Amino acid sequence: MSMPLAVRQMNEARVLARLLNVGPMSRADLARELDVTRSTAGSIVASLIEAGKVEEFDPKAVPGLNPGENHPIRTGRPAIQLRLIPDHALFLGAYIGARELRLCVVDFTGTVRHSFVERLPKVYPSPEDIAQRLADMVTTFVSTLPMPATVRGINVAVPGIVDFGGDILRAPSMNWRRTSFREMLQQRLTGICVHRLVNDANAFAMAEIQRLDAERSQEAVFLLLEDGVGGCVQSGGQLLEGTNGLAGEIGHMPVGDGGHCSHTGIAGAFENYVSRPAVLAHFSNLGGIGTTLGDYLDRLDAGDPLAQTVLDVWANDLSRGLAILTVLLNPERIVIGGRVAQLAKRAELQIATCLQQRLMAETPPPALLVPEAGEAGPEIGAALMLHRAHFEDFGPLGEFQSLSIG
Amino acid sequence: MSMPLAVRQMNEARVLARLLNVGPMSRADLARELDVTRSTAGSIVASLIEAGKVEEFDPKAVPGLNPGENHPIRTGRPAIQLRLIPDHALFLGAYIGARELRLCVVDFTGTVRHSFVERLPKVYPSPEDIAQRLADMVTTFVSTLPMPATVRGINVAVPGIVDFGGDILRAPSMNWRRTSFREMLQQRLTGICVHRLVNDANAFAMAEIQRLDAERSQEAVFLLLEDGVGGCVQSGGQLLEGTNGLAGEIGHMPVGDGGHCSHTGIAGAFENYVSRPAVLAHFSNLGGIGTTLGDYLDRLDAGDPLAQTVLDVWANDLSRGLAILTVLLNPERIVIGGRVAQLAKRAELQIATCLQQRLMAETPPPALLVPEAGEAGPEIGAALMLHRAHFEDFGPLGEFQSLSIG
DNA sequence: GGTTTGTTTGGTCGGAAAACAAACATAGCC
DNA sequence: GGCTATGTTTGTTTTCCGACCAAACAAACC
Repeated sequence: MSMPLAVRQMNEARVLARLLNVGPMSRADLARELDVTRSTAGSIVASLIEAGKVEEFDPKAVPGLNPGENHPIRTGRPAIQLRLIPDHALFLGAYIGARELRLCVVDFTGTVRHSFVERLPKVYPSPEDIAQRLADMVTTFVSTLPMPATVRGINVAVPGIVDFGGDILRAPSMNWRRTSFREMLQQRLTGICVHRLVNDANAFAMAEIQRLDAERSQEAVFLLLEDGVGGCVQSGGQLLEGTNGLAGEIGHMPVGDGGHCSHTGIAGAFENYVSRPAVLAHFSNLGGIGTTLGDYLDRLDAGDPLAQTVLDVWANDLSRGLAILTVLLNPERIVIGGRVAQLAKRAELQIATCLQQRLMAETPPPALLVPEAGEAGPEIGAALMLHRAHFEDFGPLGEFQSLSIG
Repeated sequence: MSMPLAVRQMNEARVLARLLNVGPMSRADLARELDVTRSTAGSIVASLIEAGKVEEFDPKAVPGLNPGENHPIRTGRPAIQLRLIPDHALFLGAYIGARELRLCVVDFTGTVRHSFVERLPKVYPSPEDIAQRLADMVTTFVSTLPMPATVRGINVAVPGIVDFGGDILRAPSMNWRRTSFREMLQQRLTGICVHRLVNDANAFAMAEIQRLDAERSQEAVFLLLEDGVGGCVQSGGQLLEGTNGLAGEIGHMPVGDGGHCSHTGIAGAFENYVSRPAVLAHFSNLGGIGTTLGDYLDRLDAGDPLAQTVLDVWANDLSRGLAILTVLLNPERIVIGGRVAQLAKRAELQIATCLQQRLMAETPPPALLVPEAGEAGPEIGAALMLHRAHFEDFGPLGEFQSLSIG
């Protein structure tokens, strides 16, 4: 790519990122924020309007933007607001759950437009079966679109270990091993690029990053407490991937000698202490009644002392893992997600206290966040990763990635 | 900064990085590697020669470059080789050890030019004392230079916890707490910028990165096993710093309930199992004879079964920490440094086996490296961090850092 | 001659700077 | 109230510069 074109492409991407993360603004605003002249900003915006990515609009004509606000007696010529055209591009994200298949559609502005769920009948569906069902869901949705070409691709979140090539190395909840699922799905989807497979914890993390704040926190750790324990490390705004894309397997950390259950066969693994099966096994071993997490939570809220003991031990075990993450990565925040996070909500103070005891006085403890009701699903994160890939498609000059904003 | 100038500055930096990391080459080589035309490469090189950073030279005139090599019957006009001018800039790095003060000088090509060591008489010197001694060392050295202006600054490696502001939060080996050492030193040094204070493990990691290979490995973890256990995570080529610059305190990871000693007062901390005091305490508790690491190693090499037991336990404990790092970060390699790494050299196979047992079959184990004799010191790493900061002083266009290649 | 290197010349493109035109708000005056 | 002058901010136009590219050319070897 020739140099001047590269500069222009980068500046276009910077304008798009600004409109995405900050919201609608005028050419003059863009010029100020990007530190270019108004004429340059005008030129870039003209290109983007030409390409159908951006449009002018009148805030007063939009009922949603409560009028009266944003008008602190503005003098001078009124600005023309600019915004991304939502329908310019659509990004698909899917999640292969143990019992259901989820698909969502995110538009150019990063907002979720559609969601689809299909329950899976069989206990251990084959990869081919899943690929076919997912492909059918996608093609059914795409056929409803007036402009199918706006679909830019699909990312798939998988509850297991995925490598860079798109192979699933292991998905315990479905009993899969070494499956080249990406290729399998791509063969069943014509005209739609299967961009990449991602770990479900990474996808969850991306969705939470978007939900909590667009780009404020740069250093965070995300935990996904389910039947296994997944995780994801955000550093410098990026998600750590590791050499083979296998980073973040927090649940496999050997933190002790035993545990309450054995999920993956690794002795003393973190998830043997704090995952859903671990909580239930512990509760049951102590003589507790109930076989589901809901049962346990009911007992806990009813004041069952056994349940309380399980919670105390759980909080202590969790804090050990959090301490490891804290001293190693010094995150600004740790987000605890997944169904088991409901225990964390009931022991927040306890976890924080235990964590602090395991840290030196000089180590600032991270903020612990437990998402309330509006927890975002992995499929949204998967779609957002694709969305973000399109917007982040520029780096140091001359090192452009393969994707194009096109 | 205006745009065209920014592009030029970045290309100049790219040329410098090439000459630094790959070695001397011609304008045509640069044009090919950077994907610009020969005319552009020539223009950039002319600027750099003008600035006194680069020079032409004749390889045949240099005795060091064994002739006959690099001449596989080359046709066409012979190329003029270009290289960095070593004396263009000098970078200082210091290390505040428990018993000595170390200073080294690195030139523009990243090679160590001078080293100075001063033994410290007092057991717990005050920060002011150290600052004054270090300032004296630096000014003494600078006064020997014909061109003092080539000194671009100094980085100081500290065996303790350092935050971004240059404050030392805690340095157990010297019994320091909350000392604004950077300011203290800067006041005693006129004309030389005290760039930053760095953790000694991070500095060690930087030196090893340079020594092992300039930029091949992007994902690695470095351990420094001494009286405490420091560490450093390299991801995407960068060293992880964390929110407050406190990342990498691997020794403080709570990996168990006890340990053989208590270095920092954190129960079950990793360094209570694998640091030098831990090894000696364990050996002594079992009835072993000897009070220094050298004594222990002598017993071990003599076939003392007690010493062997200590080694076995040590390797097992170490592998647990390595497993945590591996599943969390998926590094390509783990470098085990420090004096205690001599144990690792004697148990390499054992460590690798224990580590593999703690990982899932799908997780590729990292390569374990134990530096041989030529272990680089933290002061070299500190200087190299400053050196690298000058060369990495460009990123996405329009987001330039404060440093200039000047 | 063939080949590779390094330089020169003309051209293109993106952005900066400054002037200009447009679209308001306000103030003042009738 | 109606009208005009003024000030302010926005968006566009014009002119210019600097960086790179493409192609031709000169130089230095085999």
